[in-house]
Amino acid sequence: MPELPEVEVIRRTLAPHVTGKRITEVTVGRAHLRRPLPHGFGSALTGRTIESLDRKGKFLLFHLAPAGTWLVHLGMSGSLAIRRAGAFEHDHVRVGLGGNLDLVYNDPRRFGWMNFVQTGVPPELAALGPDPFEPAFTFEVFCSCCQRRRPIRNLLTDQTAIAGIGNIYASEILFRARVRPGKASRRLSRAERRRVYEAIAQVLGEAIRLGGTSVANFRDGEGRPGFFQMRLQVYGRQGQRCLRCGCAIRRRVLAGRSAFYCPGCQR
DNA sequence: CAGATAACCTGCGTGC
DNA sequence: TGCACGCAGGTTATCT
Repeated sequence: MPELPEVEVIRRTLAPHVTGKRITEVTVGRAHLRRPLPHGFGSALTGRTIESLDRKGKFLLFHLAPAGTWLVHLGMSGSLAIRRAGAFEHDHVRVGLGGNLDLVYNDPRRFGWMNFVQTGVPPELAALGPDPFEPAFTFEVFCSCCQRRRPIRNLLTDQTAIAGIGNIYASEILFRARVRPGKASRRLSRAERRRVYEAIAQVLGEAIRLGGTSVANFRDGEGRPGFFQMRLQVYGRQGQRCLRCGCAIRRRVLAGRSAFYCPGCQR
């Protein structure tokens, strides 16, 4: 589910409901997600106020007062949503915000995780590359990532190079840029690098505008699906026709994960 | 350095 | 109907 656009959609839909709210209670169902919750997690959050909700790459960052940061990674199937009542299977953490308002973390596969730090930046962010929407992510910075032999698809999904791109958008970005996923990044011409760089912002931006991609069951912070799945050009479409040139879309495994491309449009 | 593989989990679709 | 298998938006340890 959650790559940069989905996390950003969750951030935007959650923010108006949570900013300024005081955390009155934390209920933990399963303390062991991908990693165990940090020691004293519930009591650390309780009593603090959510000042703002931020995002870097695929990480959500709740900035709290008194000082503290609550970090959430949604893994493959995690979601955060505002709920007024009701409990569902795979609800693991429930954060009471006063009244009958709860912020609920649900995650069937439990690949997500959380952390809390009182001071400084959570250690998870230390190794992250620039987020594509930060000013720091310039064309020259992107070019400097393209020095090596590794396939461009693997570069795009490497969170230490660029933070936020996952498997769906890597394929969609490379289709828009008309570059094959297996091409060695250092063999991309300057024009190809320029097209990939621009496709990153275009594809991610359009996905955010459409509320994210709901394959399986992505929902935003208010429980609504996204619509970018209707715009997918190659992801999950192996064997079907390219909507642009009519060629059959291909699937290829790179670094253990599917990459999709059109052999006619991407050279 | 970087690829392949497996592992962590649950759920869904497919084919027999 | 039941069951095995492959596959899924992510990350990470280990081996080559």
